[in-house]
Order: sequence, then C-alpha cells, then structure tokens
Amino acid sequence: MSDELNLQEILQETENDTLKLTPKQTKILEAAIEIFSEKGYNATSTSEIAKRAGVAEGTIFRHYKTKKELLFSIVTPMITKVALPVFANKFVKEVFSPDYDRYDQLLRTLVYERYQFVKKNLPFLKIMLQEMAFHPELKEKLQQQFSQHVYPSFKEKVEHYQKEGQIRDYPVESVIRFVMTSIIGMIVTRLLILPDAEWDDEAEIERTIDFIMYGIHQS
Amino acid sequence: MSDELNLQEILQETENDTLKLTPKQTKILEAAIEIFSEKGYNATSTSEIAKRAGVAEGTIFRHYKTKKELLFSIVTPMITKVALPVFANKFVKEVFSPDYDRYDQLLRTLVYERYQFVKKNLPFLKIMLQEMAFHPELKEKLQQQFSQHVYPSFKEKVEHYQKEGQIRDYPVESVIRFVMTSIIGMIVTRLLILPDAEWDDEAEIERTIDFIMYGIHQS
Amino acid sequence: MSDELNLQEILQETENDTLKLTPKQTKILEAAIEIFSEKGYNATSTSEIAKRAGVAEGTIFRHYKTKKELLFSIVTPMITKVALPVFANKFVKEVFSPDYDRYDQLLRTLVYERYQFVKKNLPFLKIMLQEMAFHPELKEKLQQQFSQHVYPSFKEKVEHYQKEGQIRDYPVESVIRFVMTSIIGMIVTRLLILPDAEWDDEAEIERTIDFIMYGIHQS
Amino acid sequence: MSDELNLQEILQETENDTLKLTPKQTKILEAAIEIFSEKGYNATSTSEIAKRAGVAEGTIFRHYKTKKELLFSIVTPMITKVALPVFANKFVKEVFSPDYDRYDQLLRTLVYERYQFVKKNLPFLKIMLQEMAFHPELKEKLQQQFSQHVYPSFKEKVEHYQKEGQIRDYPVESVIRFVMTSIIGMIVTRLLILPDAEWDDEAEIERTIDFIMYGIHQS
DNA sequence: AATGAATGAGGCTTCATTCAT
DNA sequence: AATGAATGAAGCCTCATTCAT
Repeated sequence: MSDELNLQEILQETENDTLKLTPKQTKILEAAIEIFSEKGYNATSTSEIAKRAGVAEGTIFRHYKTKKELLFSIVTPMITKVALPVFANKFVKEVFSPDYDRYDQLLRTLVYERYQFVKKNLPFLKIMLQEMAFHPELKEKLQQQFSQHVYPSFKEKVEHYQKEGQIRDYPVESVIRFVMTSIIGMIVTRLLILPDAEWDDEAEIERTIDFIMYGIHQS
Repeated sequence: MSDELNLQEILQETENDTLKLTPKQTKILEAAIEIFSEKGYNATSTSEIAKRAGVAEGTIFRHYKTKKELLFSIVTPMITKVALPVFANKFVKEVFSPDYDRYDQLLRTLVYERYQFVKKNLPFLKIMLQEMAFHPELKEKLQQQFSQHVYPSFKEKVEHYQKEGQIRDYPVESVIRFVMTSIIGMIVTRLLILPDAEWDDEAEIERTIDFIMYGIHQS
Repeated sequence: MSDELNLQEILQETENDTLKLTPKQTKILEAAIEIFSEKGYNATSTSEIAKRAGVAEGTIFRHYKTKKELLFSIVTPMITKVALPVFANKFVKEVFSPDYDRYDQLLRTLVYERYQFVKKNLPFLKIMLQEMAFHPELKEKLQQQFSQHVYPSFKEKVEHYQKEGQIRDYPVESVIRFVMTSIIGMIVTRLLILPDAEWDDEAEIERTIDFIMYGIHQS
Repeated sequence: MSDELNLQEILQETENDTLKLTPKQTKILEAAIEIFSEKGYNATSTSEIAKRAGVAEGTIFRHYKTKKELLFSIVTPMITKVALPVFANKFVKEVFSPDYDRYDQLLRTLVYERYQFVKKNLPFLKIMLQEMAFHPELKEKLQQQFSQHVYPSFKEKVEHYQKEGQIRDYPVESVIRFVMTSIIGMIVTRLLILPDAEWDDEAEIERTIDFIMYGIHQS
C-alpha cells in the first residue's frame, strides 16, 4: 500500500511549500499512517511506529516534537486536500461552458474524481475521520476550508441551475447536503461498510447520480 | 446530560432481561458513556471514569472484568437498538393498510422516529461509531442485526411499492442505501457536523423526505 | 485429597485443645491448604480460596483476621506434628526392651512411620517447607520443637548404642544428621523429585536402612 | 554479598555466550537476586527491585519483558551450573588412573567442590529451589540436565567400583541417591538450617564422607 | 542526523480487608 | 455467622519523551 502513496505530494501543506522529506521521515510517515489507520491514534505506540518504520525510537522525535505533532503533520495537509476546491480549481471555467448546460455531467465528474481520491487515500481519511471527533482544531479547519473553497463555487453553480429552472427550489445548503450526502454515503458503503461485497462501481455510481438528479431535478 | 439517559431501559439486551444495576454501577456507566464519547475509548482512563462516577477505581473492576468489557456492555445493547426493526415491529400491520398507500407517510414516520432516537442516544452512538472501526466483532454484530431485522422488512416494502409502480426499478439494495444515506446524512449533519447551526428540524426533515421521494419515485 | 485429611485431628495445637471447626471453616482450611500447596502462599488470593471453599470472600476474615493468620493456623500446628517426638512418645518404653537390642528395628519403625505421615500430609508439608524460608518464626518454632522433643531422646538412644559399641563414635549431632538426612532424602526423592517414577517402596526403604546401618554401624 | 557474585561469569548459559551486561542491568540482577532470595519471587515487587538497584522501574522492563523473564534469566543459567558434570569434565581422565583406585578421593573432591559452589551461589540456589516448586519448566530442565550430564558418568563410576567389588550391590540409582542425599543434607544443614552454628567444615565433611563410604562400601 | 538506553508518570488490574446488611 | 459490594493501595507493565553518544 505504502508505495502507492505519494507522500511528497500529499503531505505538503500548500503547493508552494518545498517539502523535503528524508528517507527516514518518509518511512516514519508511512508507518504512522498505516498503524494509525489500523488501530487508531491512541492505540498506536511510537515504538511500534519506529519498529515498522525501521528507525530508532528517538528518531521520530527528531522530526516531530510530539506524537500529536506527528498526527497533525499527517492529517492537516489532508484536510486541505479533502476540501480541494474541485469546482473552483478544475472546472470553474468549463462548467459554464455550453457542454455543461446539463449539470449531470458536472456531477458525474465530481463523483468519479472524489471516489478515486478517497480510494487512493483511504488510510489518511480514516485517520482524519476518527481524529476530527476529538480534535476540534481539525474539525474547524475542515469546515473553514469547506466554507472558503467549496461552498462558494458550489453555491454559485446551484443557484445558476436554479435560476435556469433545472434545480428545485430548495435552500442551497439543503441541495448541497443532498448531493454530498448521497455521494459520501455511496463511497462509505463501498469502502468502509461493505469493502468485501461485489460491486459494479460504474453502475452504482450511475445509479447514485440518477438518484440525486431525480431528487433535486425540477421536473 | 446523564439524567436524560435511562440506562436501565437502554442497556438491557432484550426486553425480558431483568437488568439490575446498583447505584454505583449506574454511576460508572453514566461516567463511562460521557467520557468515552468525549475523548474516545482509548483516551479515557479507568481512573478518570472512577473519579467522575464518584467510586473507587477498583469498583469498576468488580462489575466489569476489563475496561473492554465495560465498553462492550455499553455498545453491545445499543447495536440491537440501533437496528431496531422499525417497520417490522410497529408498522407492519398498518403499512399495507389503505392509509399507507403512499409510502411517504411510512418514510416520514421512519425519519422522525430514528431522528428522535439518535438525538436521545447520541453519546452511545458516537462511541459505537468510533469503536466499530477497531472492534470487528461490533461491526459484524451490527451487520448481522441489520440483515436479520432491518433488511428483510425494508426489502419487502420496497418490492411492494416497486410492483405497484411507485418506486423506480433500482436494485433493492440501492434503494435502501439511497434512503438510509439521505436520512443518516441529515442526522449526522444536524447533530455532529453543525450542532450549533440554527435548524428548522421540521422543514429540513420534510425537504429530505421530498428529496428521497423524488429521487426514488417513479414519475 | 481433602477427604483424606482429618483436619480436626491435624490442626489442633495440642491434644487438649478442643478445636471446634464449623463446616465453613473446614472448607476454608481445605481450600487454603490445597491452593497454598499448589501455587504458594503469595500467589494465592483469598478470593480464590473463598471460591474453592464455596464461601463468601468476607467469611474468611470472620475466622482469620488476616491472610497470614490463615497461613499460620495451618502451618503452626503442623510444626508440632512434624517434630512429633516419635521416640519419646511411642517407643520410649519399647526401645530398651530386649526386642530392640538391635537398633535397626527402631530405625525401621521410625522410617515407616514418618514416611506414611509425610505421604498423608504432603500438602501441609509443602506449605511449611516453602514458608519457613520466609517466616523465621516458623523456622524457630520447628527448631525449638526439635531440640525439646526429638533431639534429647534421639541423643539418648544414640549414646546408648554407642556405649554398647554398636554405633560408631561420631558426634551425636552428626549421627542424627546422617540418619535424618538419609530418610528425608529418600522421602523427598520419592514424593517430590520423582513422584511419577515406579518405586518399590518397601525395598527402597530397606535399602535406605541398610545404607544408614552400614554407615553408622560399628563393624 | 553482591560484590562476591560474578554475574558475568555465572549468568551466561554456555561459556561461549558473550554476555554483555550494561551496568544498570547488572545492578538490576544483583538487586533481584538479593530480594528474590530474601523474600521469594512473588513477595518481591518490581518497584522494590528498581529502588534497590537504583534504576527506574521502567528500566527493568527494557531488559526483561516481564518479571517472570527476569526470574528465569537468573534461574535458568544456574540450572546448568548446578548440574555441572563434575566427574565428566574434570576427572574423567584421572578417575581410572591408579591414584583413584580408592574412590574416597573422588568423593572428597566432589564434596569439596560442590560445597564451595553452593556456598558461593547460595542466593541463586535458594531462588531456584523455591521457584522450581511452582514452575515445572525449571524442574524439568534440571532433571534433564541431571540425566544427561550427571547421571551417566556417575553411573559409570559406580558400576566400575561395583565390578571391582568395592561398592555394595545396590541399584545404581540408590547408590547415587545415598551419596547425593548425604552431601546435600550436610550442605543444607550447614548453610540453611544451622547457618549460625559453629562448624568445623573440614571435619564434618570428612565424617560425611566416612559415613557414605561405610554405607556403600563393600566390606 | 540518528541512536537506543533510560526515565517516571500513568495505565489497567488485583487483592486483602472492611462494613453495612 | 455470613454475605458480597466497596475500597484504595499496590502490583506489573507501557509509553511518550529525553539525552548522552
């Protein structure tokens, strides 16, 4: 698993940060992510991380003052990535293009993209999910990311389609919730609740989009 | 908070169990539920539980052989309650009555009932959610409860309405997922993600039902 | 095992003591002897004793103020019994009779009698042996018993036979040591070191007496 | 006492083992041996060992995973040493030489050597003796050592002298038992039962050898 | 930068003993 | 006499963190 993760890419706070990770540091992070996501932060000992990383116990504390700092060095950058302004960054220009006059295309892209992202970064996200419950800082940071980078462009689009009469006249917040809830619900079911079930990912995604579309679409 | 919880009622496995909790035991359970849900199982020390419960630390271990047994004595009964077969038990006779020929009534009752349940038992459920990630036994028990008590009657109803042409022709599993995902999504948003936001519960529930209805309804 | 032990008989300090043991007390003693001898005094918990005795934890402390008092109530009477003045009490009159002019008869009786005693009371003796190492009171009491009741009559007999030229002219203490050491060595080998070996008890006892006889006998 | 013990020498399993003991580890072992032998394994707390060793309690567990492992690291090597094949190693060549045609020389060396050994390692041996009663592994290991390294060469010599008509025609096992029992009996009396008595070690050893000789010697 | 021995606070658990019933 | 819930001190052990090398 660890070789699939491109830590260099994922763990940098912003894209400008030049993050130099020594090999040992990379090993430590890989090990920490693995074990944190298997057993939880509190049930993981630094000595176990050191062992799995193949470094001495003290080495961890050379790079991270405390165990908590190690956790945050994993989770914090991920928060930014999770809330990665899908719309804003990648689609903002295309979305109002003639090709996107039907928003199911937008939705489809969104779903596929997020699904791949979650699949690739599941251990990170498990840790984040668990620890956000006990570290309000994390929760706040994510919410702030959301309201700054996701919500505005999401809202803009919803209102756009509402004006065009394509989306039902719910409050924008509700629409966003319906959409996200359905997508996240599918992903969670797929990857956490029933990871061993046989799934036709494509079909299931299509059905989910269908469901959302009918649910919010102005008939 | 603790006085709202009726432990006697909640913590008994089946309704026939005569569960005698001594006062001290009740105090211990209340304290444990509070702190587990605040900080998580692993971050909670038995000495802290004892202190908050106002008992000696040894007293905990008179009633629960290990800390884990204490956790399970809290979570296990809740699993049964969570999967409480709303349909089967309460509505099975009414649901096919003429009054329920429109299934939004069914849905409405389901949502209201589950919402109240979660609201009342939030600390329990937080603990359950967190710990299921690290105790496969718990996850398995919940899944088994679900497939035995929830899924069958849910499926029956969905198929009933599909035959009548009222529900779109998705796989039953997908329909169930859409419905549950939307309900759970609303509840989670309301109680965990934005507990401090101003919500019009009634209106939000109605909208959520609307969304589900349009989403799965055969137009 | 417990039914073979006649606690009433064994556990009374002196023969005049009228020792009334309630049924519960007897159960407690039986259980304590069993477990002490299996696991040692320190590794035995009072709750385990209570459980095996079928009484409540508190009941033990109704009869014995402390766990140590329970131990001593088992070991102390046994000390008297162990040092039971074999010679003095039973044989003093016979030993100088014409039948005993050869002291091997004396020895033979001594060995048989002590062997049976040890065999019957092995658990007691194991406890005594173990705990004497850590409770000087016990060791002192045994030594005092020995020098008061065993040593004098033993000495008398040894000197008697030395005067008659039948026992070699070693210091009496040495003769006693040779004799006891050989007997105890045989018993310990038989019952503790090789309890599962096939032994011809009779033959082995005879050989041991032979060995002692040749060893101390004035040829 | 502790400075008399050469732990490095004693605690190594075989002479090839390069046993590196850090100073702290040595302190821990010295303290453990002292207190174990004074109060017994179960009555000794790790915190007391730490205190007497002048280290933190945690340090003990850096070197020995459990308290039991600490015990075994003390007792196990001693088992080998106890069964040290005196005959085989040191005398095997000389014993059949003309000088040894009288086996009392052999016996004398054996007794002296073992006596010195016990005297020097008394704390170790006390611990071993006590704990063998509750740890069958230890007992089995000692018995195995005995039957592999002591018994064969002992037997060989006994049979040699029996063939020469110098040792009485008892079963070899009995002869060995008589000899060992008498030696051990003397040592135990001297060092454990009457450590404060005035003894003429030389004379007592000579007398014991005498006793054994007469006891087993074919007159 | 890296190591790993050492620390000591704190965790879970056991246990002898007490006491109200 | 008997019970057994309750106690709290103490036991073994783990762990994040420090520091000399």
